[in-house]
Amino acid sequence: MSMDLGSEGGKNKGHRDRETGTLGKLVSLLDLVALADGPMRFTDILSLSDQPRGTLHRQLSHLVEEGLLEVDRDGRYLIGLRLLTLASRSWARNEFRAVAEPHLHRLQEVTGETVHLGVLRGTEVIYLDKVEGRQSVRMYSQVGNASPAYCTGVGKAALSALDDAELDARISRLEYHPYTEHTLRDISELLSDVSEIRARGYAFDLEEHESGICCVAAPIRSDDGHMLAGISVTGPAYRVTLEKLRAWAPLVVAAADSIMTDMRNRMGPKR
Amino acid sequence: MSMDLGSEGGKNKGHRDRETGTLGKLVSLLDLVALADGPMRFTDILSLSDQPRGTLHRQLSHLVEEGLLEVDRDGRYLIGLRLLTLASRSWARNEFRAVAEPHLHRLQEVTGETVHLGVLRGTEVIYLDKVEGRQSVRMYSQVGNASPAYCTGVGKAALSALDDAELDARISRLEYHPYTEHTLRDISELLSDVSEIRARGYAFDLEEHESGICCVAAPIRSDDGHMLAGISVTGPAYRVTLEKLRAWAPLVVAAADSIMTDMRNRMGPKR
DNA sequence: ATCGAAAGTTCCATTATTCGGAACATAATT
DNA sequence: AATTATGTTCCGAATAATGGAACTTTCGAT
Repeated sequence: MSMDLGSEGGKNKGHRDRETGTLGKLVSLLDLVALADGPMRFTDILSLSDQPRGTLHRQLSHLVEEGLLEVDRDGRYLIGLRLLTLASRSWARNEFRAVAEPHLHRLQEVTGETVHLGVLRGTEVIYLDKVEGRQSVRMYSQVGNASPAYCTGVGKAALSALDDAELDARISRLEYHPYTEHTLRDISELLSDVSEIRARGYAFDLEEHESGICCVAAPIRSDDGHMLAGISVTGPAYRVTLEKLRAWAPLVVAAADSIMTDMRNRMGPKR
Repeated sequence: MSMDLGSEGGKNKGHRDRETGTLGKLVSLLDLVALADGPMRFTDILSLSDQPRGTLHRQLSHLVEEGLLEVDRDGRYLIGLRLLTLASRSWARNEFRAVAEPHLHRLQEVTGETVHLGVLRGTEVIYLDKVEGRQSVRMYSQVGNASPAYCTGVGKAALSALDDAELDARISRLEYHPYTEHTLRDISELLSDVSEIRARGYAFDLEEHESGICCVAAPIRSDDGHMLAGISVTGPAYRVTLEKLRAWAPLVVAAADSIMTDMRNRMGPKR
C-alpha cells in the first residue's frame, strides 16, 4: 500500500459550474443533498440545482437505484447507506490510518485530551481519525469531516510543510471566513503564522475555528512530499492552557515523527 | 426528518450483471475497489471487470476526477476520501441514529458490553452505530459495516418483524454461508429461529457469525413498518453467558421500545 | 544496458445514454 | 370543486460513453 492519499484534487468545491460529464453532475447532486440539513424534497433540490425538472428527476432516480440516495416515506431525498458502507470499508483498510492509530492512542493517554489525525486535501483538512478520552463530549462525527486548513491546527501544520510556491498557490485564492474573533483574517496573517510554525516545528490553534477550543499540531509528510497530514491534541480552552499546549508540543512532534518512520518502514525503502 | 432509511433497494449485490446506465457501471467499479484488500493496479481491475481497456481507463479517470477514487503514487487505485466526507455528513445528520444514541449509551453502561444499532437493508444489516466500553477491542470499523441478516442478532431480530410473505421473499434465495459451526445452515433453521424470536420478542446470536461472539438483540420498527432495525448487546462468549444474555434481554427490548417511542414523538403524529 | 513483453494511455468513428421541453399525473391548498 | 404546486413520463435532439486499435511507457529478464 501507499502512503499517498492524494495531494491533488483540491478543486474548489463550493459551487463549481460546468460539471464535467455525467458523473460530475450526479456527484454534485450527492454533495447538494449531503450538505443539506435534512432530507430534501424534489423541489428543494430543483431550486438549488440548475437542471430542468425532467432531467433532475431521472438523475435522482438513478442515484436512488444505486443506493447512493434514498427516498423516505414522504418522498424526500437523503444520502444512502451505501456510501457509509463504501466509506467504512476503505477507512478500515486505510494503511496510513492503521499505522498512525497506536500513536494516536498513546498521545491520548499521555495528554488525556482528544487526538486528531487529518490529511490535507487542497486547502481543506479531512479528519481521518480521532481518539478521545473519557471526559470529552462524544464527537464521532469528526471522522470524515472537512475543515478549512487555515484555521485548524492540523491544517496549518500541514500547510507549513509545503514549499513557498505550493503554499502560495493554494492559499492565495482563499476566502478567509472569520469563524471566531481569533480566526486568521487574511493571507498575510496566515503566512506569518506559517513561518512561525516552520521555525518551531508545530502549530497552535487558539480558538481560531471554534470558540473555546485550542490545540497543538505537528505535520506529517511522506518521503516524496506528496502527501501532507498532521496530528493534534485538542481540548477546551478552560482546561487546555497555552502552557500545557507548549508542554505537549514535543510529544506531538515526536508522535508525528514516529508515524512517519513507521510508514517508511512499512512501505519498504522502495522508490 | 423521517425514520425511513429504506427497506427497498436490497438488490443482489455480489455480481449483478447488466449494470444499468453509466452510473451503475461506475458504482460497480467503486464496489470492486472498495471490496479489495488494498490498492489495485489498473490490470487487477481490468481482469475483474469485463470492460475493454480503453473504456475502463476512462471510467477510472472520471471517478478519480470526482474524488471518488484516488491514485497512489504507484498508480494504484483506492477509494477516495470524498466518500468518507459524504458519508460522515449523512451519518452525523441521521435522525434515527441521533434519537437512538442516548439509549445505546444507557444500555452500554448498564451491561458493560458493546451495543450496536443496525438497520435492515434487503437481507443485510448495516451497522449505524456502536457504543463500546473500556475493555473491548476498538472496532470503529463496525459502523457502516454490512453483514448478512441471517447470522447476526440485529439481523434476525429485524427479520422477525417482517410478515411471513416479506420474510419468505427475502430469505428464500439466500446463500447460507457457514461462518462458524453454529451458523444457521438453511432456510428452515432460520424460520424456526425466527418463530422463537417472535414468541419471546428478542433474538440471540450464539457465535453464529463470529466464533466466540454472542449477543442479544431486539427489533425496532417504524409505525408504518417500512423501516426495520435492531439493537444488540454483544460480548465475548467467555464473559457473556447465555444466562447473562437472558437477563439483559428485557433491557434490550425496553431500549428498543424507547427508541421507537422517541422516534414517534419526534416525528409528530403526522401520517 | 538491451531487448521483449506487459502495462498503461490516447484517439476517434460508432453507438448508447442523457438531455430537456412539454405533456401528463397526482397531491396540496383555497 | 377549482386551482395551484408538486411530482412523473415521453421522445426527438444533443451529448457523452463505447471499444477497437495504435501508441507510449514501464518492468523483467537476459
